[in-house]
Amino acid sequence: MGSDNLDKGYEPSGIEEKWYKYWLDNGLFKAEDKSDKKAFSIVIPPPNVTGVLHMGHALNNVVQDIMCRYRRLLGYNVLWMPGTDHAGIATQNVVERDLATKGQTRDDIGREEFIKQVWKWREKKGGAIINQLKRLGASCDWDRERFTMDEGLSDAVRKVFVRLYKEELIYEGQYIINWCPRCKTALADLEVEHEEKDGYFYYIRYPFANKKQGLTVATTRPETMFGDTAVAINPDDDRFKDLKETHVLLPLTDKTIPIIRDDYVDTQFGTGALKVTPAHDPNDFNLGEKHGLEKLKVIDEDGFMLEGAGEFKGLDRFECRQKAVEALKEKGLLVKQEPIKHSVGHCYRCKTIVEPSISKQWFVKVEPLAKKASRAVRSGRTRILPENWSKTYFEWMDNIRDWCISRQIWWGHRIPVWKCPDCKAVIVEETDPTNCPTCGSKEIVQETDVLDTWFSSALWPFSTMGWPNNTDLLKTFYPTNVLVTGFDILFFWVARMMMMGIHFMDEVPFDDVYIHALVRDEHGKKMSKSVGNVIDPLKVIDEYGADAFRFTLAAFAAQGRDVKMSESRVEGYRHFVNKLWNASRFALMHITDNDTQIDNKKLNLAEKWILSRSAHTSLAVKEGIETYRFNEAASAVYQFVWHEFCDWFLEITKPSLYEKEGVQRRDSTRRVLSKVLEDILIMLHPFMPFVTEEIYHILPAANGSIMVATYPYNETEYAIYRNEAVEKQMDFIFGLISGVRNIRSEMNIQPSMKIKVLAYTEDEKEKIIIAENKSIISNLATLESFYFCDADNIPSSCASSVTGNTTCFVSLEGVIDFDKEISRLEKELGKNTKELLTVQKRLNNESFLEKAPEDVILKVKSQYADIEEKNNKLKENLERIQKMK
RNA sequence: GGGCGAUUAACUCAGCUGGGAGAGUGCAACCCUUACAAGGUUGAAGUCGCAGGUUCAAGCCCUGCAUCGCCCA
Repeated sequence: MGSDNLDKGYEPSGIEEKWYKYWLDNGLFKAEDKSDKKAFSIVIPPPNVTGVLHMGHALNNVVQDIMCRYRRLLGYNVLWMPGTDHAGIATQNVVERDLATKGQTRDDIGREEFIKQVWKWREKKGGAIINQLKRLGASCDWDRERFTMDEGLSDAVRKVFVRLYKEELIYEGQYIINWCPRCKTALADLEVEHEEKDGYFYYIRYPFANKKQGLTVATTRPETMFGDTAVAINPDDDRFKDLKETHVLLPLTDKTIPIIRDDYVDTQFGTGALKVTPAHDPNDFNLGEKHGLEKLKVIDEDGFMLEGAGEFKGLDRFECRQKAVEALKEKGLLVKQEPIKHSVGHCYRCKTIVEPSISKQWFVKVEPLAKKASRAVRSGRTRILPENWSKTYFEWMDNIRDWCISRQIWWGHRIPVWKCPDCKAVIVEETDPTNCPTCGSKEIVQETDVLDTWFSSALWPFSTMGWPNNTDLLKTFYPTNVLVTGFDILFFWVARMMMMGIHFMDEVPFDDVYIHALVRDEHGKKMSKSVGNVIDPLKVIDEYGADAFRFTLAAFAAQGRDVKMSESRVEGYRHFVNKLWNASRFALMHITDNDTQIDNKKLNLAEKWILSRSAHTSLAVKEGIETYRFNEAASAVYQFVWHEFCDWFLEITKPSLYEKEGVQRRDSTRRVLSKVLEDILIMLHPFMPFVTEEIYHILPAANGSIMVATYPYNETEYAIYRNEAVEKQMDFIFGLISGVRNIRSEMNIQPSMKIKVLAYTEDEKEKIIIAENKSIISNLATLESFYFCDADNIPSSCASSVTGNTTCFVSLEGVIDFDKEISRLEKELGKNTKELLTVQKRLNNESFLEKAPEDVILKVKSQYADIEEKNNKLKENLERIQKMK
């Protein structure tokens, strides 16, 4: 006892910091490399080192934290591996911007110095998000924090690259790739975001040599015409059946280009004649390969026109578009231009329009890897949940294109390839070579490109655990139990981890992939800085506390749905935190450190009931968490705590706790109260770690951290305490109380006024239940007296309410308003009759009785009996009161 | 163009293997009852998007349509 000094309201600030430090100081987040305990592991989706915490991170990490904390309560050896990725392009951009403020570029200071600066930046400002995760309460094993550019992880990258190269799964080649003229690097297909944009479809006439007619092509990108090396038509196209010409003149140049025939050309689209630009369009590239066309690059790395553009050389590509269109107009070669909406690719880092361009790059040959990764999900070895995401996964895996992994930037893992200028040898080894193994030349030069960041992230589940060494950590925790992520990186990351994990570990990286929702604003819009609808999780935590925020995320994180976040919802759950706080404050006024052992033989109905409900709830929470239905777990415990524990049980316990029923009863109640409160704290701990830890430490009998407590109700305990018969009996009592309360409210009886009630029943069981729980009913319905009456002396001028087979008569001492009571009963009777008819209809249906399963029929019959019984009683009561009027 | 999803109370959403339509918020009335007014009691509120079909029985399964959203090309 001793909660007198507890605040009336729960104030999270201060308390959260205190417990987070306590957990760290006591090493409660630490995983054991080797242990006899069952293992549970998760690797964090490494946030971008330049990142700051947003709602998506918050949801993602709260879900992981709930699972980790829950497993610890079950006694597992839990590893939650944290870290960040080096975010090549994004980080380089940040540091380049810093340099720009000093009037410098990366070329001014050189590669080596630039990388030094990036590391310096990372020391100073990088990884801010890690501390923000701590504010959320994330229980990662921070001592193991990793970074994709760490030495160990870099070794893993190197080893993987070399092995894939030797297996001919990595190659260098000239292909069409997506080029960002601002970041000045190649991008993978995935890194291009397509957006619907307004543009024009330009119809341009390509004349035949020396003739006025020609072929009209349609294009959205006239500036690429200078790179056209053919015009293609479909051989089956009737419009061109009689076409004798073999060449056209390329307008604005002095070039002649061939007409080729290929059934790739869609006769329904545009004019049926397609300009072919193999160096600046992926489809045209394929066409060019097939027909042996020249691939003429006309746009350079900065997005400016090259020699091929003739007089337009040196212009920006979009300026060139404009000028070229004007020139075509002048020459009468622009047939028409139509406005069109079309999808335009943008760089996912800087939103610049990407330029498809031919370029020499490094690629991973993905198909063989993808096949295995696809099979792992098809066979059920790895489950993707919710299940429908696996369809998206297959769709991508089965139509996968080779992955461009080289980036023309400096920050990242430099490609471990050396070339010998003397003998042209290519050297790819795990250790840096000093000279050419073929000709001995010392002039060998290393490839300047670095690898895509996702290449190193793909290794995350095993590289963070010490691979290529076969560490205890790997043996204990690989494969991980579950990967938690948003669907936005299903391809970028999850798919690639699957490929690499299977290829290098001969085992999938995770048993389950849980895809959670995206967090949107309250209107369902994606949060974005430009729209200005971003809610900062840290501000929410400051204002409402991390526990309320976490619970909100969990409660709204239904599978396959977006989470619509608004502060008012968090506020609602702050009330819940406060409710828990005050309920605990009340309990702590009574329980002592002696109240540990429950004597099952001394329990009364209400105590049996709350223990049964607690057991039920613990199972619901367990199932919710284990099946990734966090909202169900959250609402089960919410419902229990607020509407069963607080609304009913605490109210019921008051007379007993205030010793109105003797010391024995008091002690029994104290013990049950103590146990159920502890159950609640432990069940809630995964969701609300801070407030539960705070209260747990005030419990007289508990010691140590709630983090090492045991999750309540194992199978044996559950079997002892779960009792559905008790729950039914208690529901009857509650129904009875609510019935009287309803009369009080409808008849405008002051809440403080005590009233007389008579109960009439011929049901012996109900009679016993009522008799045994008379004081509960009297207390909660605020009764002055509560007696049974028999059939002979049923009062006539009373308001009445029917529960089960029992009617309660509320004495209104001459002040009864007959009309009011009549309309009240009529309303109730109306409702009941409607129900009765619905059920009757089913029972009158012969095919129902014939075909429905036995148990359903029995259930409906007993329903009917109950409703009919109530109906009769209501009618009697109504008639009686009508006579009195 | 291909795929995925949504449509249930005023709002936000649950609703599992088909078997009496639910929660939270909001709303209305009453109440500072010794844990909590960040609270309590009571109440009102629904053509489950539309049209067909399967079934004894459909919010749930099937077909079509409408509207909205996302992913891929």
